[in-house]
Amino acid sequence: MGASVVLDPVDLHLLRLLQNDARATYRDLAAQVGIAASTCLDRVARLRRSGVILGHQLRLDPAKLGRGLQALLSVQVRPHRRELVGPFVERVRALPEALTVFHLTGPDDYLVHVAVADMADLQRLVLDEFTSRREVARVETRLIFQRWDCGPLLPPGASGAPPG
Amino acid sequence: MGASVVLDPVDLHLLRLLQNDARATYRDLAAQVGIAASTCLDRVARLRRSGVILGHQLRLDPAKLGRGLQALLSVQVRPHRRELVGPFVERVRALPEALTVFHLTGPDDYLVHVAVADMADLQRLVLDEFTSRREVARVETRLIFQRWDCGPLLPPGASGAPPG
DNA sequence: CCTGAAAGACATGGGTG
DNA sequence: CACCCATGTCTTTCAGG
Repeated sequence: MGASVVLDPVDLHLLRLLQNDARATYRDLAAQVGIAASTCLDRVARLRRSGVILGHQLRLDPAKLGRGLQALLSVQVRPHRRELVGPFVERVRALPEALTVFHLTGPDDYLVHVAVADMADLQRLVLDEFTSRREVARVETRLIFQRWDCGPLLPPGASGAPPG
Repeated sequence: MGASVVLDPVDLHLLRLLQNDARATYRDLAAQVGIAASTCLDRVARLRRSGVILGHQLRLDPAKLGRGLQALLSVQVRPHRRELVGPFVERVRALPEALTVFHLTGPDDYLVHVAVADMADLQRLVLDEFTSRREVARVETRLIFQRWDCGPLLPPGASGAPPG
């Protein structure tokens, strides 16, 4: 299930193009890759079935939605036992301010990426939803100046440039 | 430009649905929201023009691409001046292992989310691309046990459930 | 904001190297 | 077996009210 999948250069080219614009038509994709549209459809359908493509996501601008401030919260949950951390993660995931939650190695058990309206909103979030909780031993807040998304995700060793 | 945008309940409902499945057809969206398909198209086009919708992204499974290990690297860049950090960020963004880069407040200037093949690959990445660099004063590596994506991003105060 | 029609994309089945 | 071509169906898109 979690095994790696064999991908030929055509698959990689398709994935690269789709990561730039996931709504590109199969016709356009096929033209750029140099195969027929139906073949392109077959390829992408297979990538979906094999689990390489998990889904299609909308990228939104948090600032345009009135969430101009983003932060990372490092959270220690003590004691770090299943019956405590399970509900903790679910509660945090359900917060409208939460974007992503990471469970990490190291002294800070969880990293929570949040988007809030402003500093007062962030203060309220930290005080009411984190430090006031018994299971939360410590919270460290870092503001995000800027965020960059990186190039397309490709298998190790795959060249970044399209072939030919 | 960065200003917030007025969104009525129909817009919010559309955004919620599209965040679940960004490739849903306008026909299906319209049926669920209770408007005509053409109106739905108008709405989404306006959301795109106004910048609320930045784009459509493919969600891939890093493990299926042979990148089964993810980590967060906290990086101190010293001295923290523009002529050093600009190239640093661009170089890191260009790494095939890099997923996201954050510029943060606090003692750790940058947080880099990476996906690698295995522990040896991570070691190589840290040693060759980070600690060997003159401008990198310190790197702290934390492994990611698990990652959760959270609910749809909505404006502050917007109810999470669609309107009855 | 809806209706309706035209243009276009998707998805299937059959044929070829 | 992977690919291409042709076709019916559905979706998108643009008038007009």
